[in-house]
Amino acid sequence: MDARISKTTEIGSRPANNLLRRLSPADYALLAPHVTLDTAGANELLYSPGDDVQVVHFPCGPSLATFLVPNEDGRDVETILVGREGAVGGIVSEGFLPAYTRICVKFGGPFARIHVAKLEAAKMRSASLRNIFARYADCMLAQIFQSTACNAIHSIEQRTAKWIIAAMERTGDESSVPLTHEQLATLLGVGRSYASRVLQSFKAEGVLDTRRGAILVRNLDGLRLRACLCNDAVKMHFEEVLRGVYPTEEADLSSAQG
Amino acid sequence: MDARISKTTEIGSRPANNLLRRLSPADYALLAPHVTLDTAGANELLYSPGDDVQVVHFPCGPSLATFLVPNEDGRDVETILVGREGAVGGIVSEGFLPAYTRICVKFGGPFARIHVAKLEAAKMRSASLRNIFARYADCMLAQIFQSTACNAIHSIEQRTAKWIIAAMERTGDESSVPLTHEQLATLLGVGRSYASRVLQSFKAEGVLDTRRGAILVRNLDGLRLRACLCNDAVKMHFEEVLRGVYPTEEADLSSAQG
DNA sequence: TGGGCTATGTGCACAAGTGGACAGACGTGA
DNA sequence: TCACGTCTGTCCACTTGTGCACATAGCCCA
Repeated sequence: MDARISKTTEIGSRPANNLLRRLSPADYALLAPHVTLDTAGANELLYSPGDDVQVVHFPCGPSLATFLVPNEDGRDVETILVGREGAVGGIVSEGFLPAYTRICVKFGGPFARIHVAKLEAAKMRSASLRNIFARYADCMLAQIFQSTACNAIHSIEQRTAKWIIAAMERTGDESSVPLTHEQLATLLGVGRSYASRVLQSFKAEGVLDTRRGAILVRNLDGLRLRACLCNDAVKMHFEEVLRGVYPTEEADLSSAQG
Repeated sequence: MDARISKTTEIGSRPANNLLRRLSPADYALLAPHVTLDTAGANELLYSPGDDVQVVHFPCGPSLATFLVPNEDGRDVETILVGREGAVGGIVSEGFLPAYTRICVKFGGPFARIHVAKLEAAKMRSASLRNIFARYADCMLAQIFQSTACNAIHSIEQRTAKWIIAAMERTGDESSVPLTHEQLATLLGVGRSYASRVLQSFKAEGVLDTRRGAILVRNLDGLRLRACLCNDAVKMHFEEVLRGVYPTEEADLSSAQG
């Protein structure tokens, strides 16, 4: 009967996604009947260009999705990462439009899913729900803007460091990222050999270690020092825009960003 | 009394912005009382990071706005162009949030303005109005995604050509772009001397000519050949997403893009 | 019509990133 | 425990882009 306890309990039962956990009990109640939990493996495609977007996916726990822009020569380019701080699919468009990008699972794991129509219906019934999704859409926009700028002017070394940090912040694993050099190179839109060389230089400086298929971070501060500030700029915007919007009590759920 | 004539007449009286012209008479009637027309000069700032976004600006005719992402070293990086095909300010966020980017007038001219609160109120009253703005938001998102990818993998030569074409498509002037080399360089996030060199090579190939403060296009097809396809990809998305949404009869109003 | 400001063209030395090639290391599965 | 496929480290020649410097050209305004 204690509102505080019941709130805590209810939050505890929600999927491990910060956006969903941020909702007031009343707002979450509007969505709850339509939320399903699912698992997706790495490299699984959630959407391809042209697909009719009908389902919103909320990465939970360590799972991570990326937006890939197809390119004339077949090389997809990765743009932004979305983890448990957000959601993918129909966030800005409100669904029922052809997808522009490919949305792909980068690190497999659990995803909560809601049909766009159900979400939109709930948004029509609740101004606060509408508000929080508009705020998240704004944050996602900020994230893409920052990526555009980052790609224009920052070195590959800076971007490599940034990306590793962004991935860690989202998965919650502060020591390693499951990624081959090839995958990292694709992600940065550079050649594999150059990506290897950058990692090699980080390794020589004691910042990280490499294993087959994984990058182990040895010195997080050193890595931050080598990254551009794009991550932080976006993180600040998340905090500013989502601060005070029915904040959860768990600090780490605030808004892992990059 | 003829519906066709009255429609045409009404469209004729609207500001020269495709988004506004796309609205059905009923939808436009919801906005019309709140639309004001204004002029802004080149380099005028519409928003700076942190500003409370309260007004939507619709570039009309040849006017052009850009989104600039501030950078740690003071160099702003240009990301996307918005001309008469769209609008800036609160499109995705629905307003009343701190701006993330700087929004700057690139080419001066007329802008229609609507207070975000009025627009949102009208959206609550009309599903079709809501729909068209959601569709435009999706197009703007596509534009940014494409820019991110473009910056990651395309050469400066390709991007230079792309940018010149994008600017022309928006202003409607198919022969020249009022831009110094310095401005072009800033826009691309490259050094001025390299931008000059690229223009020089285009000039040597007979694609364009340079005047102090302006670029004159001599061979548009040649320019297209040297541009990446990012412009076209985005344009196709605009057409696909906005096609059939109360189309105007004027083809050139469809969706100038890039 | 000429001064002065700003934009432009270009040279240079250097840094960053490309792309192909290949040897060797790792690790899974048989 | 061996073989095979994949991932990794590194070499090299080459292209792209940087940043600075400086001479010159165009143009507005007195």
